[in-house]
Amino acid sequence: MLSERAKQVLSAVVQMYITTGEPVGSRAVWKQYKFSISPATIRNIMADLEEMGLFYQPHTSAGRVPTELGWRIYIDALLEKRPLSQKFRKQIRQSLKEDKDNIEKILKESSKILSSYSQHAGIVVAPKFSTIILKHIEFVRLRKNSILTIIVGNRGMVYHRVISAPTVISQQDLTRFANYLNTSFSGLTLGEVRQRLIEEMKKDKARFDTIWNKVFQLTQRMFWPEKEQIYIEGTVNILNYPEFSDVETLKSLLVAFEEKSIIARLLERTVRDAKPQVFVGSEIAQEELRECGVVASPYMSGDSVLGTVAVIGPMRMNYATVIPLVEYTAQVLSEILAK
Amino acid sequence: MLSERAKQVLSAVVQMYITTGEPVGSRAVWKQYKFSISPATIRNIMADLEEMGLFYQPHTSAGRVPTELGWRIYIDALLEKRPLSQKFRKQIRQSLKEDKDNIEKILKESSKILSSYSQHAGIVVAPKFSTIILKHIEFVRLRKNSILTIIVGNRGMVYHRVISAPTVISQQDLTRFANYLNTSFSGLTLGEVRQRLIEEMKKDKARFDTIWNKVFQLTQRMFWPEKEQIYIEGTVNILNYPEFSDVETLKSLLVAFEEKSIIARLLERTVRDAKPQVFVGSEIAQEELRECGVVASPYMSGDSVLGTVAVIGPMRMNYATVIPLVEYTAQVLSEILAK
DNA sequence: CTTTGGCACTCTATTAAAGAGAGTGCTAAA
DNA sequence: TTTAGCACTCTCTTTAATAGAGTGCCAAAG
Repeated sequence: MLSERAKQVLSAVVQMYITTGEPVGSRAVWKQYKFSISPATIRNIMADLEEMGLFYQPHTSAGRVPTELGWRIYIDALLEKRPLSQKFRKQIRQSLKEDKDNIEKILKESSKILSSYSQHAGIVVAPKFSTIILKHIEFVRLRKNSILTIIVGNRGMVYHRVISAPTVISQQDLTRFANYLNTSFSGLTLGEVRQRLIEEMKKDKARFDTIWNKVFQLTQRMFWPEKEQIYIEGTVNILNYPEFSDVETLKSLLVAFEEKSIIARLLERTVRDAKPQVFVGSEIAQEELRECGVVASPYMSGDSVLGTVAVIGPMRMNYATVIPLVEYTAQVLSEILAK
Repeated sequence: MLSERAKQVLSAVVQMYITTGEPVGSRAVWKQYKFSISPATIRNIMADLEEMGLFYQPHTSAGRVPTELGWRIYIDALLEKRPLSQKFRKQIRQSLKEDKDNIEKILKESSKILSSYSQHAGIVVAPKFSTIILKHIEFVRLRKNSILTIIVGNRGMVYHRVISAPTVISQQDLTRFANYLNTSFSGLTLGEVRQRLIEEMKKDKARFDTIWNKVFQLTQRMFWPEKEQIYIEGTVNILNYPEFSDVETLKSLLVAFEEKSIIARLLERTVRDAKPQVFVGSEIAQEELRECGVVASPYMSGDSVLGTVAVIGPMRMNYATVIPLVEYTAQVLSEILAK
């Protein structure tokens, strides 16, 4: 367990390191925080903390830099969150409520907000396909055996997919089938619809004539979960931090932003655990993001997780302000998207 | 007019500069190209070319680097295009024909091809909204006064938009109206549809009852041109070129990639001029891309331009291979998307 | 027993000087 | 007109010297 003074020193070093990005010396801490103990004493404490693995010294005569463990303990035990100002809250709420019924705009706007307020990259994972509530279904026959399927979810979420049917199906049959689906399944989640369809097919195969059977086949692929849609904004911000001036580090980070599935996998955990989380360094399974810090929070509708909002930046991130930002954004999003 | 030898020297310097990225000296040219003239003579020619503004010398005792004018003349007059190998052609054609009916996949795949074959950023501008041919229209009422409009174009292009109606319109009325639009306007381009609708409204306002009038209002916003959809892949590639190791240059380039409208404006010109083009340096109006070279080519359906494919990279780009790549991609795309 | 001032020590970052190397421009000869 | 030769220029790298920041430890003070 850390002594009260050790906590203060850890906290001070972390905070100074956040602003400067440079190793922090005992004298600097002493000056900045007007501690009642002398630099020499601070030095002793720092040496203790280094021995415990919370600090790291780039070289013998340099100041201290927090290690990953140091960050972790700071975040878990010492961090004093600084709530967003009333003004910012209002701004965020307003800009998100503007297009209440256009979920895509809302999500994109959210990621912009996250990036501009945090000065890091802002990320929003759209609600998972299977949790979307079915509002409407439509088939459009493009040519002989390719069919465009459109699923409309609540709040204007739209998925479309081109499916090549094994045999020719007339537009008339498609329309009839769409009507059936619309009347039977509207209001269910897409996951439930998928489940129901499979059951229906199993229940009595014989009941269906050949055309309906074919059409049912289609729905299998139609309701196959999409890969996650992810909105990323403010990727350029990371160029402002010297920790990414190394080309290789930068490259792997940009790869992760271009190949969104990497981000998707990272944030899956937050969907599962259904609570706000902070990851730093090697806690991140994706090696492209090993140098980073991630603050993530799920947004919900009732008890079920819809998706995730997150901020990704250097490990040296102002968690005290970023965490409230992410949490607040998730909260507003939850409110707007509540059933 | 350049002498035959001057052309050879210009060509040699440009080509060597493309591979090395370093100023090119007379001795190096002499060695590499086994010229029948001595380094000293080459030096004289180089000095002439510098006087003409085609070369630039970073400092008195350095080799030569092509200036923007040098690039221009090389591209316009000296470049010998190196056609894609049969093998590559086949590969490209095959991977694009795979999803013939899913235009979005095709376009995304195209940009991936452009980037991976060129090792620069690959860009595809989707067909312009107003040139898309209407296949199907659909309205879905989300809540009281917000309506989701869906436009399906040929080849599975889908546009959707949430519009808030001034007054409540029933789903029934919307469906009736959709039917009317579908039967009257299918097969026209969206631009034409827009035009026709405006005419219809003008012709005899009185004829329409109030509801239809309201619904017609909707279509105005529904057919309002979308901002260009742009696919960009391989942005990470640019990090491999030392010319972008300067953070500021890199940042402005990444800004352009994140803010796609900048790219859109750049490539508008190619849509207008309807022919393949190469831009270098200050020929590019967008200051974010001033350090770059751009190879762009329109893809067509019959005589009308649909969109643009392009490669963006450093000015030092292997135009001899990139131009054929871009042109071939555009050609295949044109074939696939031909009516 | 803890704290603190003092001081030697270590390592980095900066500056200056020196030398190597690449490439040019000019001249004089072929 | 071409070319070999050579002096000259500029950069880049290496080396050395110095200043500065910060530590660790010791011995004295509280």
